Amino acid sequence: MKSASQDNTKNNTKETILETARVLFNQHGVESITVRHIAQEIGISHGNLCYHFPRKENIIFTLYRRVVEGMSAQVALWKPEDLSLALILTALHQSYALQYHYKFLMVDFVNIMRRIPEIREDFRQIFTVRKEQFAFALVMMQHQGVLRKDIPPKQLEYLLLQNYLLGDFWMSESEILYDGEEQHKPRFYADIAAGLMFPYLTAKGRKEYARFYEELDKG
Amino acid sequence: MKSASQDNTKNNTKETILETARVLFNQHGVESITVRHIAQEIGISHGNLCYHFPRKENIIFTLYRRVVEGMSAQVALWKPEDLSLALILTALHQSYALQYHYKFLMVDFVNIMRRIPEIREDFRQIFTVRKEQFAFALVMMQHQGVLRKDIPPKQLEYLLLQNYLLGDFWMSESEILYDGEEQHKPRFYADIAAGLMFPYLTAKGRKEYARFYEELDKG
DNA sequence: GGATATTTAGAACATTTGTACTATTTTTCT
DNA sequence: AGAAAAATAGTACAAATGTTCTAAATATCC
Repeated sequence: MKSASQDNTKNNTKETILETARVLFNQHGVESITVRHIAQEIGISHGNLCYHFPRKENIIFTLYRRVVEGMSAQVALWKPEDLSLALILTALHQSYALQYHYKFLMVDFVNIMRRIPEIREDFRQIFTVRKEQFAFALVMMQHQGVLRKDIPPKQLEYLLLQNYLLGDFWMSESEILYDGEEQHKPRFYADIAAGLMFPYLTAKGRKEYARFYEELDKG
Repeated sequence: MKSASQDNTKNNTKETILETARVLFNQHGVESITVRHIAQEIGISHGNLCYHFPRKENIIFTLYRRVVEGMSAQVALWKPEDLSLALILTALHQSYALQYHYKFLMVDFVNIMRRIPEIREDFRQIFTVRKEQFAFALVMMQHQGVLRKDIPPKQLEYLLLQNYLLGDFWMSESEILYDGEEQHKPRFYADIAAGLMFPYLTAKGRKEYARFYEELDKG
């Protein structure tokens, strides 16, 4: 069966290449890692690697698509009716953890976008969607009384942009300045991003915020 | 006189190389621009260029030092006694404009830091100084009654980190997502950064904030 | 004005890198 | 088992890149 051989559990060379490339890109950056590096790390010839991925860009693009798909899979689970502050904070922490798995994409952000225009355009489009989603979430939170209603529209817009700027670049900043333990990195920066909303929370909102972090620290 | 020939008005090749490199790095990134590109743009041989800067790193490092010196020159003008919200906002907008002049440094942030460890270490050290300065400014603002005093210490720490993360990476984000006019870019993102403090301002603070932007938009 | 130092141009070099090509081995399918 | 397809290894190649070297030109200084 053809469909069986296209399972997501394919343990073939292609998958190994992608996984090895991801790790090496994360460690040393896209520019520094060559097809030969990747092949050598796996223990195959670079000729073989180029048989599976004739262009280095193909590798990058495939990995890019995976993180995007992962993100939208997370969002797809949401239902507008059970949107809450706790859910938004959960999504924040989840997406930070996922992104970190592909951190090279954001660490080499501009270079990659300049190099692969398709990614650039795709990213720009996704950004507008994300903005709308977050804007919707903010309005919902105001309806639920967890977010203050007296926020100037301009500041609400800023909040949104601050949120995505942090989301896109905490990995770069951490690469140089983070001093704590590696496994706590996504949590550390997700906390900072969550802090963007904090001053705009109502008393009820602050209570939910506190409860969320109590449970996060417990479990 | 030796000191005369070391003037800052040196109109010699070295200066031209630095200026041309800065512009090209800003436009196309550090990795894409070679010594040959720079030499060709000026109209000199790349052999000549390598006579003045035997290593490409030297060019980057010299430009890095300039932006750092420019920043600390701005800070040196401050006196603790005339510290105010307006001054902080002014400094914010000034430093955003200055940084943008050397945007390649932040756009290629991680690559450059990985490539030139001296810059990395210098940057890390400067970061701790900047943090202390900003923390001091926040306390002063609380004393003056423009910043609320009931801010949880953790959130104050987040505010600080949010501020520097935005300050370091707005140039990268803008490279892909900014749609407005080029000359308004630094202003646009400085506004967003200023918005970080907004929700923590007192009534008096918000008034000063509003007045500051009124005058900025006038003059 | 002539010696000395600085600056410049251009060739040369070694290395790297992405990609293409060829031949061989392995797998798949009937 | 045997033909066809896929995968693999290794070589080859062209372009680019940082850097070095050499010789000529220019400026500087006594």
